[in-house]
Amino acid sequence: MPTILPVKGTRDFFPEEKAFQRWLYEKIREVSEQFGYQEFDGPFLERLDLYAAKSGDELVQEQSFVFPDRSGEMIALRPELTPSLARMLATRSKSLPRPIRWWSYGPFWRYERPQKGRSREFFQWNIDLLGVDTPQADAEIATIAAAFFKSAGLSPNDVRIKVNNRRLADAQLQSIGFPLDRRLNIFRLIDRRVKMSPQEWEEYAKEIGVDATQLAGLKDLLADRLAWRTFEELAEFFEAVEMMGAGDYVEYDPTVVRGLDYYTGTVFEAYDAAGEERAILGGGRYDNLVADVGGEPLPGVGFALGDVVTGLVIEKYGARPSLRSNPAEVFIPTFDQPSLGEALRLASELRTAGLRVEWFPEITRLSKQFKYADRQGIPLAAILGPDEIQADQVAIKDLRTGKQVTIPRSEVSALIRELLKEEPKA
RNA sequence: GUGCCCGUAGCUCAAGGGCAGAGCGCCUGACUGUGGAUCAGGAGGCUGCGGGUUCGAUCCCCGUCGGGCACCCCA
Repeated sequence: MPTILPVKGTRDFFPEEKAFQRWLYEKIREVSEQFGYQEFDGPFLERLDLYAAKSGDELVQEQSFVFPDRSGEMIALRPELTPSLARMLATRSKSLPRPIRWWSYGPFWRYERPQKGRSREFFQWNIDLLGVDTPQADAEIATIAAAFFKSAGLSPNDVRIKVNNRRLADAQLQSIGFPLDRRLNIFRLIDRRVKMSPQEWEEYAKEIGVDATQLAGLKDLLADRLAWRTFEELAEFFEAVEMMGAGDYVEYDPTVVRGLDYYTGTVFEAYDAAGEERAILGGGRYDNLVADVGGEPLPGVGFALGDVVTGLVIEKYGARPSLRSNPAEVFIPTFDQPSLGEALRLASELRTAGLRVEWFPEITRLSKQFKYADRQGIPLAAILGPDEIQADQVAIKDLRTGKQVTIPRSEVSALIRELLKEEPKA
């Protein structure tokens, strides 16, 4: 029992979990680079003022880790990346060639109550396309999300990317008589539609001052799954998504509105198809943010995907790969004192040949050593005992099949490469 | 921040106001040049922590810390 507990809401990454984290990172990197995006990162510490400018009030005031540094400056552990991105771009927006396509993967902190799919320290993939404000740019971002899901083994039956547009939502709300200054209340009402029973929802609507006519209009709006067709920006968006081959993942959803204040156009969220988990990703277009933190106006669109919910959803739909946390390809057992030196020499030779080699650092029963190699999932063993040394040979055992052959020492690395090719790591 | 539920071995869980258990995992041996299977044995616990009630608390009560779920919010 540890006497010092880990910090609430943090996770220890034992090798097995770290292997999954790394797999996730590799998928993210592959997809990002496939679309030509460059990796970047911001600092983990930012001045609190940066977020006070534009993030949602609750995110800044109640959900950030905030502390004064030794000079009294108020510092926040970054709760999201977009303001840092905007700040970085504000300093260079005139010199960077556009469009700007950047992505990042790293840790974020939010002081929230931990529960399923939500921790206080988590990782996020952020990907953004800046310098253009076309519907096709929005479509590329949605397509990247779809490409990631596909690459991670999640089909359109497993996950859905739901899209709306704030300007469309604003226009719709005005058309049924809601003033724009009340739209945040209405967005909240819309957000709760699926979380409450119809009766509860209607009562909540009355409470916040929605009259019967407005309520009827709102219900019609939320039931209209085709409104995007008459809104040019979304119509072009969906056309482009279709052309880029991601149409089967992406759908219009009038209930998606997003909480962050800085979104100005297209907004999207992705959920598991059963709708049981939290949002896998969320994002949208933020055309005023860079100007708001002191730069030249620079339109942008992007999303953030969290590692916790993503892991849950991958687990749930059976897409979790079986990963080995031990990277060794070849295991070399240790026989006795006289042969120890040759075993080390062989290990060194094989490493020089580019192989990942692990040897047993103790002279003990071979059964124990092979058992260890088996538990670690190491596919091959290179056996160099007194007999083999005598004959200048090495025995190669395939631990996956149990087959063993003895060959001249000079042919060892070639045979190992051959055997490793035969059966890709399970 | 609010409400409800739960903390027993590394993991999953039993028991129950009176000696704290099982399975899996780990270690050892059967097996002195070869893993997976089987069998036998072993280690591992202040029953989350602190207080209270009691002759006696792992069990009942209170607090606290941690976890889960629903709000809130959000990745």
